[in-house]
Amino acid sequence: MKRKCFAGESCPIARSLDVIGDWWSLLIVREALLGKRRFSEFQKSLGVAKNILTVRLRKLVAYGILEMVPATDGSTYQEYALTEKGRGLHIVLMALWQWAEGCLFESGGQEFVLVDRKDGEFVRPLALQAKDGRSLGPGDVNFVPRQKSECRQPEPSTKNGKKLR
Amino acid sequence: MKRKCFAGESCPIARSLDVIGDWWSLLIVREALLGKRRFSEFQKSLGVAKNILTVRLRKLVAYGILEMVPATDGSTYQEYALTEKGRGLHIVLMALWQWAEGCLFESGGQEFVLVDRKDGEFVRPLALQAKDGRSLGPGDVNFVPRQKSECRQPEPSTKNGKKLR
DNA sequence: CCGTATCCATTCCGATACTG
DNA sequence: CAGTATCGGAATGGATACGG
Repeated sequence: MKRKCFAGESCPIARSLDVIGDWWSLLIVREALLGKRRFSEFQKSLGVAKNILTVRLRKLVAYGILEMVPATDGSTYQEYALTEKGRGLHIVLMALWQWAEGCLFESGGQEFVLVDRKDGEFVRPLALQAKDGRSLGPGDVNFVPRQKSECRQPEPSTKNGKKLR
Repeated sequence: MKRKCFAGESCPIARSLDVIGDWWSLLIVREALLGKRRFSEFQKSLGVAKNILTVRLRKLVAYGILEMVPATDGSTYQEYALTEKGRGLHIVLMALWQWAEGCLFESGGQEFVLVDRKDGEFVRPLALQAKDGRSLGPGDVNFVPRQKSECRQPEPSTKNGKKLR
């Protein structure tokens, strides 16, 4: 049986699963928001196989989240740039980030979460900045790689020997 | 090869993919936020196969997003209730909702997006309410099923005959 | 009503080798 | 560098039948 497709669904949530509902797309967008533009940059930083990176990039381009632009340096290759639509996802990433930060980590030590965003453009390279209680709206913040973290694995409690997922 | 697991990753985004990175979990949470509590309610509204619903529910429980509570009515069965952690996801859903609303739809006709949330508890059954420009913070809004929508399929433009995904 | 068990097709993902 | 081709294993998802 074919996998159920949500492209015709009326619910935006379901719709968006078609776009970012897979394993890698969101992470690619994250990397793009952090300034990555080249195939090899995505490939190295994510450690994803090249073939699926190809497919994912192609899908994101098809959905208008990324677009291919001529390389900024002299190379003959293309680069992948976020469209406006793609940049709009940064709020989603922010929300997810904050949720996971609060729920999936045992916060150990100092936490680095947010960094200011230069108006309209994301700065790069990104400097870490300590959380200081300043309330930053989702419009003027950016997310950066987390420095260190203790891991509170949820201990999926596979009682009665059932595998999860 | 085993699928790469992000459980040990330091990035919260990657981490959260372990929890909600699959096809159904987010939709289950959405339904839960809309008031669904019973196995059959999820099953009917989502149209998901029962076996994978079982696995997904079990995973969400294991991750502390849902918890099993005795049924509110007289039945002997359990119900699935959102934990605080699970309710925290509603901001993520909101963000995703709004993004998809703006980018994945050709907005035709009147749009129904948000409805007030009774303090702390989500009302149910949900009444649709027209968007009126009032700026509601993500803390006091709820999302409801969309009424109708025109579909702007992104026309994945599978040029050179390559299949996407 | 609430699952569980089984079967099967499809899809996803990673590794590797290869091309221009 | 930026992919493409191919392979195999794993996970996903659907249908159905079954049991408490």
